[in-house]
Amino acid sequence: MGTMGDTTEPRWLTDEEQCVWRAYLHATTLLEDHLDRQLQRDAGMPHIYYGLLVQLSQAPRRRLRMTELAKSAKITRSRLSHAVARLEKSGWVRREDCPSDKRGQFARLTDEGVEVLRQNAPGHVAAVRQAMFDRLSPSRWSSSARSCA
Amino acid sequence: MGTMGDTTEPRWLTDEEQCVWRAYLHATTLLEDHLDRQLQRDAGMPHIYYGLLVQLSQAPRRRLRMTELAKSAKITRSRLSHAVARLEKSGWVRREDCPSDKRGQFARLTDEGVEVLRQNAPGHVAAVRQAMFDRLSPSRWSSSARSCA
DNA sequence: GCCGAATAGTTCAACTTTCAAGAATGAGTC
DNA sequence: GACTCATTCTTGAAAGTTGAACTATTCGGC
Repeated sequence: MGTMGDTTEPRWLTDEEQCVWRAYLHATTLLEDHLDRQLQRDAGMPHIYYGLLVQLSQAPRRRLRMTELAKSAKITRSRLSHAVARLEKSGWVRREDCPSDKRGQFARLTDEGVEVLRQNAPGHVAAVRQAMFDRLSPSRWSSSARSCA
Repeated sequence: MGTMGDTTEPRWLTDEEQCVWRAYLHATTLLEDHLDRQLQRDAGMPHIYYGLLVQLSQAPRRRLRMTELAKSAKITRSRLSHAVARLEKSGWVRREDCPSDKRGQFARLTDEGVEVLRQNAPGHVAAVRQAMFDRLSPSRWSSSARSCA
């Protein structure tokens, strides 16, 4: 019925599944909020913006095409446009034309951007560590790391 | 040094930890985006708003004090105020004065709110199942459910 | 070369979130 | 009861996000 076009009873979640699902939502929102506040307070930007700077810092010549950056950060190009505009205003990123494709733009991390990363990386790593890894014994997560090697 | 007041080298993440951390961020953002889009498309509201309706639907008399709702949804009261205003405009929630505390307000799920939940619950459960539980063997998550019983 | 379709990126308007400030009520103390 | 302080909730402005529309450029076929 309804928009599902299906009169059969859906497979509801078991109590245990519901509980796991809620716990998951709680944990992830608390963690994301925590990191967002930490970075907003210390570095003056939200977590996702910080992630963009990190990506750029690890790219060759500290720059990436907009679409590449959007893909690796898992955000839309639109959102990235706004984000880069804001980061540019803060002086941490600069846009550069792409010579080989006149539609294209690079986002390049500026020296100020490097500096803001340098200053905030320790605090951020500490926050991640404290919130995540210090609470988990290696056996709790190392199995997830198989595909990392 | 700087704001950390510490000249010692911070404990950086190992390569494996970095990789796990990135995988975690990727997975959680993709999942959240997926569910947000599913609900925005089918139900006309973001995931968090849907969660508010669910909470209300399970509360006695389908209503909760604003602060209670904010706490259980892990959001600020301010954010909840705006959210409830929007849900009220959509007709799914109504505000009611609290007789015993004139500062207080209840958010109550309307019949239309019940209906929108009824229509969208199957699709949402299916999305959660498909994105989460169908991809995990029970042993991958059941250990997290110990505190759920 | 030219045309239509695809791609890169931006922009606009509507919406959501955040933070700080504010209005109203309650609760404890004298 | 008056004072102070805490609590409840709302508001307003600034910041961030979204999805669709838009511009400019490139690509593929002819």
